[in-house]
Amino acid sequence: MFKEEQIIKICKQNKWRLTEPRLEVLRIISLSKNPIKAYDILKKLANKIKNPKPPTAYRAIQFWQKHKFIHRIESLNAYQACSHGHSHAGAQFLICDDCGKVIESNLHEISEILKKSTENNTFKPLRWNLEINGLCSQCS
Amino acid sequence: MFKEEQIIKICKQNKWRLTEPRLEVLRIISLSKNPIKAYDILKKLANKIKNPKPPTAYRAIQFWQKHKFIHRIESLNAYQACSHGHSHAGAQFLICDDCGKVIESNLHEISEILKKSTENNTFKPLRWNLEINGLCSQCS
DNA sequence: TATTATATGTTATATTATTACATAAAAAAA
DNA sequence: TTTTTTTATGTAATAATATAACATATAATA
Repeated sequence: MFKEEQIIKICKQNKWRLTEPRLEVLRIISLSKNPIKAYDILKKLANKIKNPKPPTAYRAIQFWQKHKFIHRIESLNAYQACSHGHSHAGAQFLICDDCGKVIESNLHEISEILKKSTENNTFKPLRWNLEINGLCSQCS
Repeated sequence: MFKEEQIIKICKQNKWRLTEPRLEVLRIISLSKNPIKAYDILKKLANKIKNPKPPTAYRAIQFWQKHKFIHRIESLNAYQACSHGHSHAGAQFLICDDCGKVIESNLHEISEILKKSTENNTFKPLRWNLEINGLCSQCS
C-alpha cells in the first residue's frame, strides 16, 4: 500500500521517530512475498545492522503494528505489510493453505454485520481480525 | 454446549479413544470460565495425573481441536470449549478487553459473505476464525 | 494369542516473545 | 546553549508456547 517515501513523510508529520532498526524492519516485511516471522526478520536484519537481538526486531514490529502499517497474522505468528489504508478497525486475511500467500481483503460488509451484532447482543466491537483459510485462485 | 456424557457417547459412536489425559484435559477446559492456556491446563492436569509433561497436554488439546470440541483463541494462545454444534467451518469470538470473557458468537451472515466473496475473487474459503475485541455488556 | 495401530511417558529442544537494566540519542525545558 | 526529560536502543537473560524423537504401554484387529 504505502511506498517508503510516503511512510517517511507520515512519520515526520506525526513526529514518529523513524530510526534505522524500524526502517530496516519495515523494509524487510514489505519486501517479503508472504508473511514473515519475527526470527526470520531478525535474520535478515543481521544483514543491515550488526548482531541484532530479538527485542530489536520485536520493538520495531510493535512500532509498525501500533501505527497500523503492518498486521500480525495470528494463526501464523507472522507479520505482513498492510495493503490497505492503515486506519481500519478490522482486517481480514485470505490465507492459501497451499502456497501460503495471504491476501488482505476488504469484505466491508463485515463491519456492517458487527454493528448489527452490537445492537442485538450489546457487545461493543472495537477491532477485529478475520483469518480465512482456503485455496487461492492460483492453487484451486 | 456438550455435557460430558454426550461427549463420551459421541466418542464411543465414532470409536475415538477417550483416554484419561484426554478426558481430564477436556474437563479442565470446560470448567474454565475464560479461555485457558496450555501451561495452565498442564498445571491443573498435575492434580489429576502424576507429573504430566507438555506433550500430554498438547496432544489432548490437539485431539479435541481435531474433533471440534474446543477452539483455540489465536490472539490469546488459549483454548475454550466449543459452545455451538461442533461441526461448523468457522468460528467467531467476542473477546472482552476488560474482563477477558470470550463469547462464541453465531453471526451466521459471515458464511454468506464468504460465499459471495468467493464468487467475486475466486478465493475458496474452507474455514475461518474471527476474533473481535471490544467490551462485553457487563463491562461497557 | 499374535500382530498392528494408536496413545502415552519422557527427555530434549525448538520457536516465539518479554523483562530488566545499562547506554545512547533526541526532544523539551530551563 | 545547557540541562533535563523522554524515548529508543543494546544486550543478557529468561519466560512462554510448542514440537520432535524415541521408548513403552495399551487397545483394536487379525
